[in-house]
Amino acid sequence: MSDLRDPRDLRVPDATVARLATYLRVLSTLVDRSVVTVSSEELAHAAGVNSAKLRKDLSYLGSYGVRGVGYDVRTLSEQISHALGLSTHHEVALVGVGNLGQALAGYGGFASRGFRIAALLDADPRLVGAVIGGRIVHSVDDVATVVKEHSITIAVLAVPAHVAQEVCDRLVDAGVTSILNFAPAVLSVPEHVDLRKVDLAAELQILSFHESRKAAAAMAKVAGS
Amino acid sequence: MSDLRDPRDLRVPDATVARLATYLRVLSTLVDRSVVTVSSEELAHAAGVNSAKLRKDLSYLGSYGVRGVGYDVRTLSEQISHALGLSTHHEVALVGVGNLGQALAGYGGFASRGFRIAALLDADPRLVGAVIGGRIVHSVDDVATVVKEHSITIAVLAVPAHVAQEVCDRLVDAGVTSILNFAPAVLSVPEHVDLRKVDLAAELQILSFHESRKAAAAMAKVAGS
DNA sequence: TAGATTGTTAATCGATTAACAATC
DNA sequence: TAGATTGTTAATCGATTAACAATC
Repeated sequence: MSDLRDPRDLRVPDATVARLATYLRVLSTLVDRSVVTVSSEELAHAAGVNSAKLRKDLSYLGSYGVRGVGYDVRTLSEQISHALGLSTHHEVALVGVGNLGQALAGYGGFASRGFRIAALLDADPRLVGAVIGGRIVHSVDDVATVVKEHSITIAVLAVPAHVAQEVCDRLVDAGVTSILNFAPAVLSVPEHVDLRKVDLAAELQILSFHESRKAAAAMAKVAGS
Repeated sequence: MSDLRDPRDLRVPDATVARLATYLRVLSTLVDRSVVTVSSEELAHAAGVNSAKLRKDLSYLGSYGVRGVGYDVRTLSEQISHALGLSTHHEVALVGVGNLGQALAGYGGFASRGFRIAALLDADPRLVGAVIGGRIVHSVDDVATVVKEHSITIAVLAVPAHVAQEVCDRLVDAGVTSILNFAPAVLSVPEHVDLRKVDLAAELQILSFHESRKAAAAMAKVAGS
């Protein structure tokens, strides 16, 4: 009995977890197209990765493929969904309903992929009480109550950088254990809290880096190396 | 002469490039606070990384620190800025001015960190001609003209997933060489084009994965291992 | 000179990938 | 059985980090 390990015991590499989300998205399109079976080669191609990597990624979840045949689209979809914890419900709060926050509040891609924004919060008294996308905006002062009432575990942070750490602290105090940070600020959280960040300007700066490399390469070519 | 290598010749690891953007952001706050000198230990702490990693990252750009003293904030700022190609101007087009696109068009974080959205494009005839944030919305049919006129090299893609590849192809044909994709779709581009993606729902799914791990761990603890 | 801190080395760690035995 | 494709091994590659010689 003790060597029949629960897949949850196995450590799944971070890089793999990130790709599982992509595989799941691709599998959803296959389900929609009523595709029954898919090979690692096909799925990998559709996900933009190497097939060995895909098989290795899937092997962390267990053996759900059939040699000589491939993977059952629906089964694999369910397994990945389960591995990502999407079979249990996670309540999400969105903090900061400014420019970016409002767009995130209305973003259809969250709902279609398993997330519902249960609550909106903001510090601006002019926004508190307003209704956005059918949900009322609560005051950040009530964060403890709101988090408890909606059993919120995940928060999306879209507040100005200079208040991000303070708001983050309040969320953690209220019991939030995962934070997705859009504020361009480095946040520190206790060990039991997971933190991810999306830095929009940094993404453009990374592209800018490669742009100038390409420009330099083009220069060198013209100059005749 | 030939062994005085241009820093551009040295390959900078991808992971380093991504962090350079963070260092630059932290350095900007130090400039604002009139801090003159910073040690790798201090800067690393502020950026949320290990100091050895920071020094190794900076070493790819050259030697701009002074042993026993640290780094001159302004000089280092300029060097990183230069390395990221921010001293040359990159024109950005935003394609898809729906929910998310409008938020990105109005996002202050781009301008403050060196990027100007030079043009907006959309396929919806009801939006074409509209003025958003002082910029007129062009038709995607005019992408070739718009890209040429504004010398655009970078495009931000915020269109629905099912048209993302098509729009991407048109951008590439028009001469765009870097694309930041917000559409939940796997895109393929020619080798000379750089592609980065931001998958908002995937970010939540990754957090969900860790949430369910934490829940399972808490369960195991209660059950008494 | 003594103290501090960089830049670099080398060891370690984690992720990728080709190759192929297992097996449907 | 023959053909196809998985799951896994082992080699390789790239990134991280501790440690310290170089040097301000």
